[in-house]
Amino acid sequence: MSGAATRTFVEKLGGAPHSKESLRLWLRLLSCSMIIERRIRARLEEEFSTTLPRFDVLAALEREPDGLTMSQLSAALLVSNGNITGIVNRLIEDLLVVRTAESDDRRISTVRLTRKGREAFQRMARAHEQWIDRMFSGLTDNQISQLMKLLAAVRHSIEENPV
Amino acid sequence: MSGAATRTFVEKLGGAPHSKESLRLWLRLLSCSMIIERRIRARLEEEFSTTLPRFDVLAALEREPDGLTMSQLSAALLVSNGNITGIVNRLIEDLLVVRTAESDDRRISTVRLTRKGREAFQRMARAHEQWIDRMFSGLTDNQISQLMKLLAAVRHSIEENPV
DNA sequence: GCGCGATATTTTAAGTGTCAAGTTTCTACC
DNA sequence: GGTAGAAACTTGACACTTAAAATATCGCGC
Repeated sequence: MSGAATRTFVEKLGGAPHSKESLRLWLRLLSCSMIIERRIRARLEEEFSTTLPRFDVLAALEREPDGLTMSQLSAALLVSNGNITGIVNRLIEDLLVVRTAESDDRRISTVRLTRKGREAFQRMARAHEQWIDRMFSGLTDNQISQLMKLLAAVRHSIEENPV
Repeated sequence: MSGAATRTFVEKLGGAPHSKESLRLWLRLLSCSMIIERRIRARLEEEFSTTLPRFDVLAALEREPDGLTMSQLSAALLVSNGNITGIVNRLIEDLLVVRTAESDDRRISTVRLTRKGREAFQRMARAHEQWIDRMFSGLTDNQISQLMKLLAAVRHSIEENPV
């Protein structure tokens, strides 16, 4: 099958109106978010000697004074249960969170921020917000709101067209 | 791949002019690319029993009939040198690539696709393109080209404002 | 020829991520 | 009240990722 024939075949199969453009868009989207994420990870490491998953766990706990169970944490971060176990264990070693068994259901353990954890998180969150603001500072308000709309359309398209 | 939970603290930060908007934009960008990436990873696993990093290595090699060195590979994929070593080792076990020392500089090893690797990659690449096209099929051509422009502006802003 | 810094790569240690299997505890039904 | 199955969580095996240390080789100056 020649290249041209293959392309024709593929386009008929997928009903693909703008195939190559989609791929280019995806690569550009991925590249942007990877660059930003890398910067955030690097700054978290440099300034706070911590990692993005740790930061995310602290963020989830910060708005729940009564704590979260392991399962609630894994649901909030969209990661597996076993993954949360490891991250929380390391946060406990650093005295940033505590895990207590205070429910009458003894299978459940509740994780909550310590005072040290809350203070550390607040410092990180302030810095985090400034990094992001700085990275997007080259955009106009109009560009930002257009992007918000278009990305909402992207998410809608993804959800309407499950692969 | 942590991200969805970064959203948790966005509401309570006051500060720079369009600061909250930047954060929201970042979370939306991250959320879109994470959803797409997860789908691609899941499909690669289901249909081809492979992973995204493996696919990326094969893609990089497919464009270079003469092969790439380990350093060229790590530069192409923007990952560390040691990372490439492990991925290539597993691809070699699966007979999808070969590593030969054919330069007069004996430090350098050249990695290239085998016939099996090339054929496997071409099947995957066709499927990959269809998945992406399907996911973006809810967008108009105009929305796609606007997004391309705006994401180019994002990348420009990031590069002009190093954190 | 010798030595020394630079370059290419691998190895190592630690963290993150998945899934599957195992453990403990609870619940519901007989 | 005993037991089967569900639920919460941990553990284990494997893959990916990084930074840093280790290894091997090269090239250059003397």
